[in-house]
Amino acid sequence: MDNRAIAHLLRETADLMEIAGEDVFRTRSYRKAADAVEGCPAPMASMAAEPQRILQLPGIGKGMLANIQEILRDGQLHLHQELLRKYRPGMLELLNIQGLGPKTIALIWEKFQVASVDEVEQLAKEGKLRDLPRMGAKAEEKILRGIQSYRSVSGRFLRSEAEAIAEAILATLRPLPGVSSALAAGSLRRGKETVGDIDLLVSGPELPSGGQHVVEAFLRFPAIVETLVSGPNKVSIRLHRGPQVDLRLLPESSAGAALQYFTGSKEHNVALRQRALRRGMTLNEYGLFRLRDGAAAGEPGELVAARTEEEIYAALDLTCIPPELREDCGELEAAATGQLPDLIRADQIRGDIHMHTVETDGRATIEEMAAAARERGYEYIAITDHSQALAMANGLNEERALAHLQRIRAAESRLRQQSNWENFRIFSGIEVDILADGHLDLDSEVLAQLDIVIASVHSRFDQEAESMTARLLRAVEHPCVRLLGHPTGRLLLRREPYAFDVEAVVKACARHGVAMELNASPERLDLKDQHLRLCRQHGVKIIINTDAHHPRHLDNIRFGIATARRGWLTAGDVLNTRSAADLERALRPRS
DNA sequence: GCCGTTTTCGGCCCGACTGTTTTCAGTCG
Repeated sequence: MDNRAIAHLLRETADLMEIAGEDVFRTRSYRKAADAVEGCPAPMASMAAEPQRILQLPGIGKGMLANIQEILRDGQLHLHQELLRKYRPGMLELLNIQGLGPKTIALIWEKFQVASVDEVEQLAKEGKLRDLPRMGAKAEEKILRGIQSYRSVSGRFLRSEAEAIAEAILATLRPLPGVSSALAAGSLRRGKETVGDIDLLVSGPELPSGGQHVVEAFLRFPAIVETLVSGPNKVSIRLHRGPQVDLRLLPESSAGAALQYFTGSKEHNVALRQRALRRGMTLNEYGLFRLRDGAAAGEPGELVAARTEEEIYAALDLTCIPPELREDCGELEAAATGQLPDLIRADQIRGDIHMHTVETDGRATIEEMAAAARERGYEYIAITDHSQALAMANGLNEERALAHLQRIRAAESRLRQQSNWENFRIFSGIEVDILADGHLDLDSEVLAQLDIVIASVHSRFDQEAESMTARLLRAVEHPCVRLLGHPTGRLLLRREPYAFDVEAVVKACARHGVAMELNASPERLDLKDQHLRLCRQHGVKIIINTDAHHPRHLDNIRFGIATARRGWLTAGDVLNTRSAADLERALRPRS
């Protein structure tokens, strides 16, 4: 069992213990141990022979070591099994529902012996949940809303997870003999925030007929629970707690047509096929063909293009459309008239201005974050630790914020004395919390001393859209706020983003010269395509940040770039493609 | 259950917010 699976088992145990009303600190120790196991670069299985090495991990003592050893030996944990027998597996699913916590789930079980999403929904609809202590009609409604939004995302996977799976599989297929290209198509290639399944395409001169070894290598991938289809051209599998993965084997000669076809979207392909028909051609996954007069229906005509996507689009009088734009949202018209935007690229990003350090809930120091940014070719960063409202993150009050500001300045001047660091900038910043009434949780005089203030909402994303809008509108008016942080909260594959009047907030940002953050961390699906287009329309600038809590999180910038491209953004729309001096001018708090 | 001692138990990220209260429990970050 790998580290991720062990961590998952420990977390589920913690969840069940919480429902059982166990000591919160004991529960927490299971979660902390899960973090340690998952964060450990070496597999637990390889360390089993030297238990003292496992004991050196933070948060793992003798008791937890015994648990880990038991999991490695038996593939399960006795305590976990026991709790599952006492309660029900459905409870773990119920925890995913916004507004339902362990206490309520335990209460529902106690009173109704119910532990599944469907049954809880039924009880809520019948108005029976309000009989429970401290529950009323509003709480019932909230749970029903939570169930609805849970259903809307269940069965989908974060693109970061999908990407990791796809890359792991592709890495095993690429070196195989006879494989000239192996890549992911589908919504993953289009850069969607979530994907339902993974489409992989492998092509080579002798494929598909000579691809038995490729199919066999694919079927050896660990964690396959079911083979759905297994033919010479197509193999479909389902992964344990993971998506379905489709592999297609293609001849090199039609690889472009297949890539185009399987990249989609469906809407884009329909529009493209209509365009082909209007030009006397037909398009399918094998190529673009000319329709011949008098030919029988279905009889293939002369092949026009199939080898590359560029050739196919060109044959339809279109410039090649980037995958992120293929949603039938005007991209065909733009490609036909040469008006496709020059979409932003990762190499144009010059700095990341949202990150945390050990001063609050980050894992690295100011200097370590700076070094990681420089390694990635950045010219500047901003240190933006949390403010006091985020108490669980050890957020800064005014006094600590000012002391931290001095440390940031000192770190910058120290680093700049080194060679090759002369021009590196470390902006002093903060991620300040927007309270329910729209006020910020730190004094303006302190905020005015910082280079960059990111104003974010951190609580209550089940709030009514109306009150959330009011909250954001109020914050945008604050003279120190020049950057609105992730206003749509986290999705984590089970939570709806914040609901608010996007257009009203975008317009207010335009009025007050406030930029909006596109948070690139994979579980934050902030500014969706249409939000970004509203920003472009109203001239609201975007900043793509990773919200890094660890140096490696800086690499998440690619997810933000993909989302930005889906929103038709160019370098001109994104402020952190500019020099440090320009960025500073654009974001310095107004006094 | 872990940790760090003040060596054998007490502390462990805690405040904002809501809905239900008649003073607070539950959820969330």
